[in-house]
Amino acid sequence: MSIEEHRAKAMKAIVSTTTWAACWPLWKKEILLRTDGLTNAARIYHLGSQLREIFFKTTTGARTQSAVSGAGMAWECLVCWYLNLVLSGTRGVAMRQSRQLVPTCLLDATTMTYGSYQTNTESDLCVIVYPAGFPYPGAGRGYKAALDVAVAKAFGDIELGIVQCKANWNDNAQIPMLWDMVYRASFDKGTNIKLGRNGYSVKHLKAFTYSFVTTPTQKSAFKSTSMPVKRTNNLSGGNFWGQPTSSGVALSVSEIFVRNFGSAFDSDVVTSIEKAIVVKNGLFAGVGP
DNA sequence: CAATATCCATCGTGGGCAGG
DNA sequence: CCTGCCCACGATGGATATTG
Repeated sequence: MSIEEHRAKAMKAIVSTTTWAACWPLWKKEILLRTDGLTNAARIYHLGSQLREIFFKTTTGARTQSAVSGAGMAWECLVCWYLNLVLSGTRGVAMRQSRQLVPTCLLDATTMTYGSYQTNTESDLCVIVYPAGFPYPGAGRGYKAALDVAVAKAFGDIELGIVQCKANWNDNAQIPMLWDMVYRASFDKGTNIKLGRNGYSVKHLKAFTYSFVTTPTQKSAFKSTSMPVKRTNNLSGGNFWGQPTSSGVALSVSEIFVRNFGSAFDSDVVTSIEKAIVVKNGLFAGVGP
């Protein structure tokens, strides 16, 4: 039917979590305030530079286990929401990784086989950009199976971006750095390390990027020479944060669209958002407040 | 000695899956 | 279909190690 239905399903999965329910009322207030009630395309686009401020509205100050655990989830949800907001009406859709949402062959492509153990960079966001004219299956019973078939058929024309979200930016930046290396590496035929499974590998996609999006939660200033920065600066998809671009350190999340997902757009990004607003018509389905 | 990098313990959360 | 169990994931900040 349309990619907007895939987007609606992806957003429903996020909106129905308890973490989202706890955060959204405060976020919503901030977001509406900063975008003239989600009617100003330029201001919607620039939300990317303000995600950190918005995110901090929900910090409780208490350091309970619940808060610690929930922060990562909350950041991921907020980033996914913003990506889908800006991607509304385009051929790109963002989602958390799950078997219900991500086409099977794309999960296969990102899965590593390490000896007899299969793993991937699960529980992060991924952005799929479908080619123009993609035969998106109708919603309803069996839609996922039909989508799997259609994506498998168009595999070489699909673009995939994995977006590693982390609320803080410290030594754990090793994780995106290493996964990026893994996805870019070639392994000798004799080894027991294999990239992809069931015949699908990210190398066969039209494009594949691995990017990092952090808040960050630390209050200290970041320098271009610090270790976490150096670890993520050269990811295939670049590194981003929820505040304005700082040269040599990180780009604003707003830049991720042109940097990694430009082919999803038929026009410049702000014009695309404008169209999504004007047409309304469910383009913000599941994304709007 | 100062600055930077790394290590560490901790447990709520939600997806996956088995069993009713 | 629904319920409940299992378990990987992720942030924090002080302690410890390294660098210069």
